[in-house]
Amino acid sequence: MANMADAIEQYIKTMLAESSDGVVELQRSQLAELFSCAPSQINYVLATRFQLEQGYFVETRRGGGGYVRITVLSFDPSKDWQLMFDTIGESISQARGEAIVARLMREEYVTEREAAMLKAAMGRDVLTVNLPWRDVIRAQVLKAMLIALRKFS
Amino acid sequence: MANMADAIEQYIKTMLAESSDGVVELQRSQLAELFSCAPSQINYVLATRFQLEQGYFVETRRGGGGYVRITVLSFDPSKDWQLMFDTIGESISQARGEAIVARLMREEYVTEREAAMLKAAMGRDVLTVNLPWRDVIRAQVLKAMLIALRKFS
DNA sequence: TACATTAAGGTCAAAGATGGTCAGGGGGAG
DNA sequence: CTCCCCCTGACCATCTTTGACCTTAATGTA
Repeated sequence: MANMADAIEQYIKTMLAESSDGVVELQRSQLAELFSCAPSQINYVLATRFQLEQGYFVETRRGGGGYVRITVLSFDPSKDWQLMFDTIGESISQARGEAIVARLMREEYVTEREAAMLKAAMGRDVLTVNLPWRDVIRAQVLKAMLIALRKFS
Repeated sequence: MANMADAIEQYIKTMLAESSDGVVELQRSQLAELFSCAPSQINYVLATRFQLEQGYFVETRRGGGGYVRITVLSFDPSKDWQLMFDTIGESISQARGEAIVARLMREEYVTEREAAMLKAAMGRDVLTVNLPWRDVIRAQVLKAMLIALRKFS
């Protein structure tokens, strides 16, 4: 684990996996202390790896007795489908696209093979069009494939 | 070993052979340092000798803790495979692409769901780029998705 | 109650750390 | 002599890490 962000991400995900209810509560300063990093580094990890579209819900509270609470959300296609499409929007970066695929795989909505295909089709070296059009094509490809899968559920 | 590109290629292939899982992770700058060459030389080697069609899957990441990960894809001995890739070529129409997918499904190389994804990703209304580039992008997307499946075979 | 103090967490911009791209030069095989 | 392959360097894109400064909540104290 070359960088800290990944290590912190893993740490939190392990805690979530070990928790019975998929909820974990921690203190920013304490976690920063544990990894000997700036407290704002924790915010960076939360912002890049535990966003709503990735299936996590983060609540915080400041002041004495403050905390950061992270909850794993389950994906309910009938409810979250539209939200996911809105998240993809007209244009999406490779990183965010992959985050969405990672979530769908975690939720077992797509198989490992299907996830690999989705990722492959989103690569920058595959969609050889200049930005910002590449992100637009990626959004279209991703949505088209997801719609195709939707028909089977 | 007259030229450096070959030496670097051999170096990486040796590492892959020695690895138990056919995956090797390295750092571009470090490898360039080892061979006393420009970092971009590594990209040249990757681009010319470790392409998807040659059975290698390359993933990279920038920034702190960045890396280059190379995975050997399992070898598919069938002649059909190579033939299919030649058929796809650099560029392919939607109709011909769909014909290939139909055949893959008949031969049970891909599931019904996967076939639906492949077709969806090849649509002309999805790949909104003007001809002849659309056919080029379609060929790249199709090949990338099929090669991604080789990781599982 | 009002205010001060302490204890959290939040934001954002800048710097650092990698890898990517592309145009162009050099050299050898036909 | 030409073409193709190799190689480099300047400039670009992306991801990480930190630090200075800000906001909010709980608690102590007059």
